[in-house]
Amino acid sequence: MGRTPCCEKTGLKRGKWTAEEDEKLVNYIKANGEGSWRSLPKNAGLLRCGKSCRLRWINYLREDVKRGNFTADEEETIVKLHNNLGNRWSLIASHLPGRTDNEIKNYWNSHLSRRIYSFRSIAASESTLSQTDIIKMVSKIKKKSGRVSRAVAKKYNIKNPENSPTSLAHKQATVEVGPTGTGERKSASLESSLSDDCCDLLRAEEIWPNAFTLSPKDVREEDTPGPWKEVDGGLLMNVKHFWEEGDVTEQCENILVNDARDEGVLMNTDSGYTHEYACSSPIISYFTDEVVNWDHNLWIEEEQDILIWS
DNA sequence: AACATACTCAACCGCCAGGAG
DNA sequence: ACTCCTGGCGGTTGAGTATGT
Repeated sequence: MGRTPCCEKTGLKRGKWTAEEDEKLVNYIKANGEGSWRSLPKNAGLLRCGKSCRLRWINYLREDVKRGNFTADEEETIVKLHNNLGNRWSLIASHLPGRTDNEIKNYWNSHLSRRIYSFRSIAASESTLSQTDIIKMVSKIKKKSGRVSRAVAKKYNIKNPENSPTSLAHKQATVEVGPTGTGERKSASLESSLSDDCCDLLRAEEIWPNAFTLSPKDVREEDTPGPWKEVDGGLLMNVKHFWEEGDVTEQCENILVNDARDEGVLMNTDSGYTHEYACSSPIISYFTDEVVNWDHNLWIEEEQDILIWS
């Protein structure tokens, strides 16, 4: 049966607002003020749901609504606030005069999340980046031009509710990695806001010098099945697939795919390295010089961006 | 040029908290 | 204390547009 709709929908108009409807709504509110949204449509002569009227007024018709592109300062504010507040759009909007929660949410989902999706913090133990540095880097990352395959995403069934873009949007993961014979340790933290084309985020040369692109031919050899290959004593991995295939942990001994419920786990791998990691999202990274078994059914379908650690 | 696919964003949906009765 | 109503919020959808092949 479902819940009762917010208002009687029969005979009500839906979809785009016309200029005439806008005018009616504006005139009515100017004369009578905001509020009483349920009765407003009838009184204003609109065949709209009260909620629809409210949304139209708040997001587009109010005089103080700021239109146009977001400035660099506004972007920076959104990134900062989102880092602290998560998807609390109305709260974020309250810090940006003239911007609505809906507008910020849209902007985040279509612009910023892809960039943030890149490494938020990448630091060797000697040179940790500050939060400010990260935010600056994120704002410099250009959106990848061109199409990215949504078909691939569908093929690998990433529509798992737990991995949905929105559910991951505010999560962050940190990975500390055992050395590959050098004694060096590295740590990184990722904020994910997984979109269909999550490989975008790894176009991260700007912030991570070892990031580069792996083409399908690099991984289609018989002895290196799956979306990874050995490189310089390290292992190149396809983070895209890694994220999408949240269950690969069970198939790959030396690969750590974290899960929110495993926060703070200390893992010993067969290669003798200890991988200490703490995540709050299903992630991500692994580092080993061991070639591991991979699901042979996972192939890179197109050129993708890869992050390498060695 | 045509088609396929991704992107954008306005609008809608369902849930929830709080106030009124 | 309870129910109902309303406003507000975050998540999602889908039409229109842009772009790659």
